[in-house]
Amino acid sequence: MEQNLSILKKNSLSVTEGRLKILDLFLEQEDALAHADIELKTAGAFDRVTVYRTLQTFVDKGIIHQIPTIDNTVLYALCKDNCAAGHHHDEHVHFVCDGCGKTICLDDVMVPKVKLPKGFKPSESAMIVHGICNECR
Amino acid sequence: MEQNLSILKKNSLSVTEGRLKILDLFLEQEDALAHADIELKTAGAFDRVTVYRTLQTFVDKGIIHQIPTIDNTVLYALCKDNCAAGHHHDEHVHFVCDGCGKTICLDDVMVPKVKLPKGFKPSESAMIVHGICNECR
DNA sequence: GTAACTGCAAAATATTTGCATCCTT
DNA sequence: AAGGATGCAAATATTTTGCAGTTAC
Repeated sequence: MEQNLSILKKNSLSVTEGRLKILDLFLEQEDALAHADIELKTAGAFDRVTVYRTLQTFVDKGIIHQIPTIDNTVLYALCKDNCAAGHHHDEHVHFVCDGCGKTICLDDVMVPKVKLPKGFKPSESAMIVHGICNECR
Repeated sequence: MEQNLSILKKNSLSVTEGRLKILDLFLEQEDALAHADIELKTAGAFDRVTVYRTLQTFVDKGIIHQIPTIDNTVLYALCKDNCAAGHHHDEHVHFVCDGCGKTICLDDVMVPKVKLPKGFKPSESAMIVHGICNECR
């Protein structure tokens, strides 16, 4: 079974053209996507509102996660195996390349634990590293 | 000399009521502020546009820095001593409290270095920790 | 006096909601 | 057939820009 199809089934979502296509974009791409990227790559095949709703649905189901950014954009990337609905485990480092502008999930680089001041209880952490990626050197 | 005034002078910015007031908000507050917070706390004393422009000016001068967030909001906090125009050194951890919603700069907690995959050259890093802060326990 | 800052209006952009229609199961 | 997903229109929210008037130096 195709991977996009199987992801939808597994999450008991209706299989629609838009969802399959948007999932494909994430699957065939190693870096994160913004809403605008998706509109661009689907070239108006789907309504802007549908894209918003599809992304929200995927986040709710734990299929994709949002990546913290310093500007006011929202970036999304595929969750790996250990995410589930309502329970993200997005504890890998995100790398933003100042060359090509891509945001890449470094799935193998975990966010290190830090020692917090007295009284602070951590639950989840995120880390973003800026720099130059392996393709832009 | 008052602290807000001295910061403006040091950065060769004109001293205006709006800038003094907005700087005060940052100075008297340990947590980060969003544009909306500032509008709220100044209660319409200044035009919305002025707030946008003031914040942008402060970021450009290295007086405040933007904090990465997972949603599409932009948060600002005061830079400490080692920031300068066009050259932020915002390498401390930010803590977002799931209780009160505040974002707090943990100025004493540095972002740890991580080992990146071959070919990736880091420049700057940011880290966000979610959890419960010392006041919300 | 001059350059910089502000407020207002308006444009541009981004996001959300309601509802009727269509598609998936 | 029923529930869910989509498209369209419109409401709402956010951010940017131009310009004329005002203020700081």
